[in-house]
Order: sequence, then structure tokens, then C-alpha cells
Amino acid sequence: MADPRVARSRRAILDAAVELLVEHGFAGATVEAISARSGAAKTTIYRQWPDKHAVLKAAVESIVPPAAPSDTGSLRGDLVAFAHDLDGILHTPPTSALIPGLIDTAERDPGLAAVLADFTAQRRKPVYEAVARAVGRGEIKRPEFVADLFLGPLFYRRLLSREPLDDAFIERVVDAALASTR
Amino acid sequence: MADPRVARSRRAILDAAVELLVEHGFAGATVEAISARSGAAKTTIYRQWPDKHAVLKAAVESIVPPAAPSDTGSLRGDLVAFAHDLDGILHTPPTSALIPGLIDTAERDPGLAAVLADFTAQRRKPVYEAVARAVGRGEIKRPEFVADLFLGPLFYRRLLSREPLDDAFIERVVDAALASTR
DNA sequence: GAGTTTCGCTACGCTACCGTAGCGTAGCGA
DNA sequence: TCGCTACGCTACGGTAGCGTAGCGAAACTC
Repeated sequence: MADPRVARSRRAILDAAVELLVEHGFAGATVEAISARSGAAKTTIYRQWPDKHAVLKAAVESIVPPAAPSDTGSLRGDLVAFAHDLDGILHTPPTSALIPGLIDTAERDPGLAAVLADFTAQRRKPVYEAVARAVGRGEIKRPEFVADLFLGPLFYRRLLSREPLDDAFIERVVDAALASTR
Repeated sequence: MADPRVARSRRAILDAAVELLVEHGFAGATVEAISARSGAAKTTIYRQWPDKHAVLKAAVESIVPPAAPSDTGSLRGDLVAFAHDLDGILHTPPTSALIPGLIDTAERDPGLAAVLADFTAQRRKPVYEAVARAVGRGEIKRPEFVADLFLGPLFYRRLLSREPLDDAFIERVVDAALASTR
């Protein structure tokens, strides 16, 4: 029923596309380069997707990292755990190298904007859940904005100031986010 | 001595380049499009810059916004003022539309990375100065990381969560940054 | 094993863009 | 006014990339 050749070439193509996006950004991820690296013929690529845009979108979608749920019993512990998880995503490929290009492309591409929104939501969801638990425990009083206060400085370091997320910084970010909730 | 024609065409070319970067990103800012929009011939562009890359770099450099110094007497007041200034930069062209592309391009282009670093430094400098004054007044005790805690959430909203910087949010960001310094 | 489907390959047509050359013209400084 | 310089224009050569067509071969299903 299901021909394994389709899944095989599909995976090879998407893997090659992700590699090229990581190495050279959206400008360098051409159909011909994807074909050369994946070993799949250009015609095979166009048999599975209507155009280049669809290939790249599928490639990006194929690596949205799953949320990492964490319930340590305290909001502080949860946030520190999330921060370390996010540190990995922000500083190891493929996600690391893909985020800047995705943010830029999303500015003018509704389809990829949706993918980026999905990625953002994936990151915010466990934060919201941890905050909700903390509210339930009476641990904090003003839960609004916590996700922005917490995630903002972590992304800022990756995208703008280009400094690492060391433990001292993470502790401080968590402290600041928590301090304003009381 | 100085031929005004050079400055005139230079400005027309850079203005057109910025417009195209704003509208279509780096991919759409081609030399031919710049020529068409500016009214300057393609040859004139190549008389002033060695290649396309140099033109785009000059275009980006031409719009780095100046720092807005502010000294209200309290760190809180200074930060709120900076936040409103940054709100303008993050949400009105040309800077607004240029930042995502600049961040992405800087990943693989050392020249534009320097331009981005300059932009970032422009934003951080008055924050550092305000923090130094606050330390001098004995207003805060732990000045490190304040710039990240303060600027991070503001950029995060522009780039990732795409929510506006309303007054309630700005107040909260400032509160959080301040709370962790005591 | 027979029939079907997917594959890789080669070869295109087409467009967009880069960067250059040569020419005549118009604006500029002195 | 005169010489110089920057200009716009047209025309290139060359490259890269998109998406398509037709074919025989290989892999898969049943």
C-alpha cells in the first residue's frame, strides 16, 4: 500500500534542506543544492512539493522541537529547567541556526509566520502551565507577562547581544520574573 | 572642489535601497531594483561601491538611529523613557522592518554583524549610563544584567510574540528589572 | 513473476540578476 | 566659456536558479 521509496526520498530531501538552511540560510537553500546534497533528483523534489517554498516550509516544520514539560514543585525550579532546555535549543543546530532566518522570513511570509508562531507557542505553553500551577499554590499573585519577562532576555542574548546563557544569568532572569509577580 | 552630484546620487541610491530592504527584505534589494527606484543608473551605483554587498551595508549603516539620552532623576523614570523610545524604533519604519533581516544576515556576514553590534551598543549605552547613575545614588545594588532584563522582553515582543508594547507592559518590564537589583 | 509506481538522469526554456564597457550628454568648478 | 567629471543609457557576457518534459531503469506491491 505505502511505497517506502516516497518516505525515504522525502526524508532525505528535508534533511538536506535543513542542513542547507543551517549552513547558508534561506538564500542558500536552492532546489538544485537540495537535490545535489540529498541525492534525490530535482524532479523527485517537484513530485512531492509544488514549488521551492513548500519544500522549505516542510523542512522548517520538520524540526520544531517538542515542548519539554517540567514540574519540579516550585515555579522557580520549573523556570530554571525551562531555561536550560531553551539554552540547548538556542545554541545547538539545527534550531539554533534556523531561528534568525525564520524570524526574518516570517515578516513577509504568512505560511512561515504560522510555523514561527507554532514554535513560539511551543515554548510558551509549559511556562503558562507552570505559572498556572504556581497561582494554584498561591505562590504568585500577578501571573501576567511572566512568559515575556522570562523568555525575552534568553532570546535577546541569542539574537542581539550574543552572550551565552550561563547559570548566573539564568538565575537572575528567573529572579527578576518572579520578583515582579509578588 | 566637491561635486554635489555625487552626494545627490549617493543619497538617492541609499534611500531607495532602504525602501526596498523595508518592503522586500535582503532578497528583494537587488541592484537593478535600486537603480530603477532611485533613478540612478546601475553604472552610477557601481561607480560608488564595488559590489552589491557594499551598497546594502552602506544603506543599513545610514539609518542606525541615534541614542536618546534621558536623565529623569530616577532609574525607573529613565528606563520607562528608554522603553518608549525603543518602542518607536521597533515599530516604525525603516528600523522596524530592517531589524529582523539584519539579525539574520549578521549570522553569516561579519560586516553586517558589526553594524548590528553597533545598533545594539547604541541601545545599551544609555541604559548602562542610567544604571551607573543609579548605582552612584545608591538606588540599586546589583547592576549587572539590567540591560538584558530590560531590553530582552521589549525585543521579544517585537520579534517573537508580536504583541504591542503598551504602558502596562513597559511598567512591568521596568519593575521586574529593578526588583532584581535590590 | 507481472504490472505499477517511483525513481534518477539529461536536457531544456525562461527569467532574474551581477557586474562591465563604451558612448554621448549634462552639470559642475574655475 | 572651457575643461572636467559624473551622469544616464544601451548593450553585453556570464551565472544561477526555477520549474518542466521525456525516458529508461530500478524498486515496490500483490
